[in-house]
Amino acid sequence: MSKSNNVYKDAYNRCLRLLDETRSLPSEPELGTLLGVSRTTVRSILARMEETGLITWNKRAKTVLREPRPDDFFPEEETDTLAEIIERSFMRRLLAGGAEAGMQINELELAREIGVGTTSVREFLIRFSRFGLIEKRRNSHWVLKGFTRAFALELTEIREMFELRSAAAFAALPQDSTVWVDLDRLEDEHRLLAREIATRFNEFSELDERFHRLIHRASRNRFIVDFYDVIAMIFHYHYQWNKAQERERNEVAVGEHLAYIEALKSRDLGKVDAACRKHLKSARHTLLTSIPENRPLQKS
Amino acid sequence: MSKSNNVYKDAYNRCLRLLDETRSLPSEPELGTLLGVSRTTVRSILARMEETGLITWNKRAKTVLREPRPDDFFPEEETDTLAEIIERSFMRRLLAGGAEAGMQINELELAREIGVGTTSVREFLIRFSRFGLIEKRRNSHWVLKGFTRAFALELTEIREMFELRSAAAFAALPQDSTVWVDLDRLEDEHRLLAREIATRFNEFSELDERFHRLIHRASRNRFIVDFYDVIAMIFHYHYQWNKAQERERNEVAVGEHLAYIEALKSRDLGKVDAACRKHLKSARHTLLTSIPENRPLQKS
DNA sequence: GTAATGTCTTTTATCGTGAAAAAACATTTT
DNA sequence: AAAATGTTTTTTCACGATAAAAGACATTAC
Repeated sequence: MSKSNNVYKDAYNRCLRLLDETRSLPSEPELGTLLGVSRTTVRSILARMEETGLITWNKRAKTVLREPRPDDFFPEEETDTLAEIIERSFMRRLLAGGAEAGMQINELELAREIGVGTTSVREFLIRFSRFGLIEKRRNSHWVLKGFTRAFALELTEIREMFELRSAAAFAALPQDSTVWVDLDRLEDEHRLLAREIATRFNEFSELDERFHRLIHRASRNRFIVDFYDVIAMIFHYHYQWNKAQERERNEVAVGEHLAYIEALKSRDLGKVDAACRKHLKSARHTLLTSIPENRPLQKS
Repeated sequence: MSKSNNVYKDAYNRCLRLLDETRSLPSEPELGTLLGVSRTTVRSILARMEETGLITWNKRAKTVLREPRPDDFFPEEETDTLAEIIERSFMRRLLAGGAEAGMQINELELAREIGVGTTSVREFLIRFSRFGLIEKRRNSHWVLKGFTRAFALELTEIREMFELRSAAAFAALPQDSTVWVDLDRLEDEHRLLAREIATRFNEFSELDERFHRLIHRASRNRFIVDFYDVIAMIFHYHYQWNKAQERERNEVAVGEHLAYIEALKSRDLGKVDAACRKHLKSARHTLLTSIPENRPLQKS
């Protein structure tokens, strides 16, 4: 099996959702940009849709014949990238405990366990290494450094440095910058979420990421922007894993965000700094309390 | 050809140099740690040394028969890692001009040109991506972001943030920390180099890296320490490429380092900050002047 | 009995290969 | 002629295979 066709399957599923809305589909290049795939893939999708009687396809004419049924969709798990599959498996092992710092990581074993080739695992580990959780021994195995308290402290130290600077840069942005529109929109979303926090509290993590990414982008520094990938990754798994007081935590965070947004809009650097510091402090606290004290520290 | 034996060849060459010093070689495990390779490789080395009449080898007895001749050594170019070969080729293309921002990077073409497999090139590009000079388009090619003025500014911004913090942490280290010994030793090396700067100015870059790495390590933050890889890489190629006023620049830098070291030893945070700022400012200036103004800026 | 050597097994590094997907080129349609 | 469709070529992604190198186990020497 040389390469899975998940790109095709995922685009096919997304294209099915388009069928609900229109009587006929746009041109092939247009569909390509819409779905974010090449024309080659678009044509495969159209070919299959014709086969399954969803549309008729004759050159430019692509008429929708019927609405898609649930069984027209490819199963969700077949639309994932290999990299996503590997990351999930890897993180599950890492967080499932028993993953002590200093432990060796075996490429071959990982590959066999997940059921993929070694090359994909190797490439994943190389990409993953920038998160600072693993390290390569030359000509030899990878070493797990562990998701320890030390890691969380080092991560938050950089995060705070970067975000304070980005927030200051944000507040100094000219009035006609589009970020202010984006910020207003995010503020609305926050207010909406705050009102329905009792039922929608689990939607916060996604909003959180968008908000902080907007701020970091104001730094106009690729290293700061890219570093948010590390934070986002850690928080992504942290949210999945630490569900204690999730509702309360998120409610507090939404409130802090709103104060933070207010401060940004005031363009008063002192206020921005204070609001940012306050939010970062509670974010750090949340992360730290979720890491047991007795986790082994990293070996030399 | 599945894997070159450069580890063996490189270790063999280093082992030859050991032969000059002793009449007989230590045990296999000892040689292994000394050369940083496994016993398997040590045994291959010993086997060959016996074959070429350099030593006699019978179990524990490894007697040196003659001094190594120049032709006993493997050629330098056969001792390089594939990753090093690829990096050099890639950087040569990148700095040889004609590498405009926005340009596509073709894995296959690169692999063919260098004469290696695509996998190695892919892995190199993934590792290299953390330097912020290239970026991957999903399911598609890599894009060169270019070694532009913007890049240099973003890089130095982070560098200054990190180094100021590390320098402060350094100065706050307890008196009995081993870093003070390391610093004294570096100071001596600086003084020695300063005295013979006229002839040894090209040895500065190596000293520079060791000095700044020592300081960054005081941050005890893996992200700060790891970021120095980006700086080191850029400066490594920058030194090779911008030879204008090298002697003068290095002479100035050595002086700044000595003042910086003095400030650190005074443990006066104000002085440390000032000395660090001064040096970083001139380092930034040096880097910036070496980038032509008219280099194309990164496309969206 | 500790530490070396000798032997065997496992893992890593790298390649060539083939299918998926993108991209380039040619042809037709509006 | 601009933009679509049709066709062909190229590139990326992922795999299994193989030699280099590491590591584990067994045996011998001190």
